[in-house]
Amino acid sequence: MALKYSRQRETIKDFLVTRKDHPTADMVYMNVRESYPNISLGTVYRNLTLLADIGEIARLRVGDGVDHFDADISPHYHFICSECGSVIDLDMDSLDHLIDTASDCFNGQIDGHVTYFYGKCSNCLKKESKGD
Amino acid sequence: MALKYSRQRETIKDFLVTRKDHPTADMVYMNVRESYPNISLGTVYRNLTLLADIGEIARLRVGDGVDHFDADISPHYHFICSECGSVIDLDMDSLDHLIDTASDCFNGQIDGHVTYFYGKCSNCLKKESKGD
DNA sequence: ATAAAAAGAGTAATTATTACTGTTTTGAAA
DNA sequence: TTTCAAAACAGTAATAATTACTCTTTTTAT
Repeated sequence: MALKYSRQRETIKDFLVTRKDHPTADMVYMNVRESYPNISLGTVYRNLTLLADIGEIARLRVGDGVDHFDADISPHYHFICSECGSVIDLDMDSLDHLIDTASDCFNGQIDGHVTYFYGKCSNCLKKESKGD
Repeated sequence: MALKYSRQRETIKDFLVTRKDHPTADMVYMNVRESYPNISLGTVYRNLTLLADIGEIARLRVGDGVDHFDADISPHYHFICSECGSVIDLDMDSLDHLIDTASDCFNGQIDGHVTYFYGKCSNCLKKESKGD
């Protein structure tokens, strides 16, 4: 099962790299289709899963029922706007010490943690203060 | 839209209260069906959503694609076993200071955070050390 | 008791995602 | 440079969790 090159996969990865908004599979599909008009949604899903499996991209499950994807695989946290659903990077230090804290009260093996923050993004706060 | 009593809802809540394993809608359905043989899955979903909306139970999205439900609404953290998928309570202090940390590097309003830990539960560790 | 609102049962529809099938592309070796 | 098996693709069908809809039953204020 050696990996073989595919233009579609390269295009998907290239697209993701340009984006900071953590697109869903469907958003990737709609955008990549502009350069590959008959790429299949299945191909998008397969390649996103493949890229995530080999660690070239990250799959984000932020609790909105849809998977988001991120070409930035450096450890970082995310904020999800409860209003508009946008997923925004947070530039804050890693909280790896949480694993130790959690390990102290658990008799299994803790390998990692997932944290995301929610609230209102600056855009939605702005809209709110204007009209409503 | 005043809330009216329903035996089905009471039964669902009562069942959840007895459980510490964070059942899914389907697990609730299968169990409640023993006392209400022709309760409908839709009724289970509707009531779980309703109870979560009024804050009587919590809906947990732990990233496995299925919603879990918890009658314990006190703030606490969860561990998810990567092996068997079980969701286990962690009795650790609340990490509310994380909100302040995150707020420092974000120009929107942060209302809360979701954190879960993953790894191997003691049961799966045990199995592993035996055979495999 | 009555009746409007709420809730239920049963079923259909939706949404995100995965699986399948037959065709095309890739790339290492002849 | 052809060859050919493995990998990837397009297109479509299937699955799984959840929500919506329709008509009937239950609840509860009057």
